[in-house]
Amino acid sequence: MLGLDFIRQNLELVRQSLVNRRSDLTLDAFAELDAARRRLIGEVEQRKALLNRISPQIGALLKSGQQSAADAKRAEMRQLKADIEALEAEREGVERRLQELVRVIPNVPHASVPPGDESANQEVARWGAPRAFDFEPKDHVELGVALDMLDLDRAAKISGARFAALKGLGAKLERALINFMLDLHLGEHGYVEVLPPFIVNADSLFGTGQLPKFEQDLFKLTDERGLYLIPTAEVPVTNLHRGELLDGARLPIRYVAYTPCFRSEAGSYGRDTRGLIRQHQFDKVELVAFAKPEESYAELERLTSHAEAVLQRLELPYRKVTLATGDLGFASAKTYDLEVWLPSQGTYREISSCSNFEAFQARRADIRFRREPGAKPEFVHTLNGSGLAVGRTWLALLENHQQADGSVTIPPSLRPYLGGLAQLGGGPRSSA
RNA sequence: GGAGGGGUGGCCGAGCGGCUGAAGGCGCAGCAUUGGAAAUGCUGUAUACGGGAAACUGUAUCGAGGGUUCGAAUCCCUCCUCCUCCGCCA
Repeated sequence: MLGLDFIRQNLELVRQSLVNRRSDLTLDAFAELDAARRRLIGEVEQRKALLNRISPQIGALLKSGQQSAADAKRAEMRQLKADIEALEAEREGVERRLQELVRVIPNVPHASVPPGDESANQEVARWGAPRAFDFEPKDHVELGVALDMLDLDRAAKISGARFAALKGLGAKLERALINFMLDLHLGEHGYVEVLPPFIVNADSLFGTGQLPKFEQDLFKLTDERGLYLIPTAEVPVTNLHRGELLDGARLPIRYVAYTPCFRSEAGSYGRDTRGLIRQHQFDKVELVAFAKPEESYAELERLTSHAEAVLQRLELPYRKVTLATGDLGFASAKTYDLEVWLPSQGTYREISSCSNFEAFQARRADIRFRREPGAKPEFVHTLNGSGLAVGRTWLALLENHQQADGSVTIPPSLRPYLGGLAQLGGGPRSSA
């Protein structure tokens, strides 16, 4: 959410940012609503000030026994209160319309973000080279099923489309990846581990920006408490500090959290229907940071490099892309996507998304910090990034490290998490 | 599920119809004291939204919302949440 002051003072900038984002929102109503709001606030408060002045006079009159004078004042009060009520109703109407407008205005992209739609996304780095296969590489479904690691048919039976069951070494590989990622971010990157609730309330989803605009993407529980399954750990972890005033000396605060993520994937019918690419439930290790405004872009680079470190140690070729204005998420000011090479698709696919939200989420969730004792509270900048999406890492690993015989080589850094195992399938083990 | 007790400022904690934006303490900041520090003393120290160039000023806020009243942190109602005990249970 943007501040009313900010929008008022930067109306053209915000308007331009909506154009750049390919948004069809208009700000035509803003100036009028904003002015009306401020006028009504003034009028209401003027009358309330009068009320506050008269009230103690009545007490004094009653004490000194001047009943009729007190009654006259009471009548005056009644009239004032009626006026206030009418003005207040008007103000509430205006404020509601203003809120409805402001709450759906997306964040203003950072100046370094290229304008344009998806096709304007900018590749900024490439690591590793797609492997040249001397055989026809299989996709992860074929590999996973053959290795008895993946069962999509039975998952469909028990839950429906877009669900998967991992089995045997498939399940163990998922667990190994989670632990590998967590340990890396904890031990070498200095994050604090959090295991948050997987179910959250509407206020939390509003805080990070999923509500009110994107409710259709969420799984909502039906038990009348208004709870939702988390679509990402970003929601519970960022909201950990909702409504809090943080000590500036403790910033930056860095959390890493493993959670499953639940997404309805409404509107993605027909896309990525095969395999593990797009699921209703998937595991993710998420990095979340709270930083001072002047440090947040350095933090974004840092956080992104932490996600990259996972890909590098798993020897997975990837590229880093700056999302263009039109492809940017609602709450983000700048986002790097990390895209891993998938041999079966002959293309790079998103495996991590690292964003700086600046004060957009902090304003919605009321997360502030005090720079030093006595200083005025300021909104923090919030950031997060996948480090990484575990399901997609699982499938990228199978596809990139597959051998001609259908076995899969495990990169050395992951072997300790699989009891030293260097290879999935193949060799004497599978021929037995 | 049953019974009871709480939610007040950065933190702890008093207040239980007007004199309370709120005692006291802690923390923090400034000053004094000191060779320096500790200790001590004095002073200051909430947020949001309006108005104002500024000094300053108005309004609101004691978990949230509603009600009673001329007037509510204080009384009433609803909800949220935390704690204790009993029951059930991974």
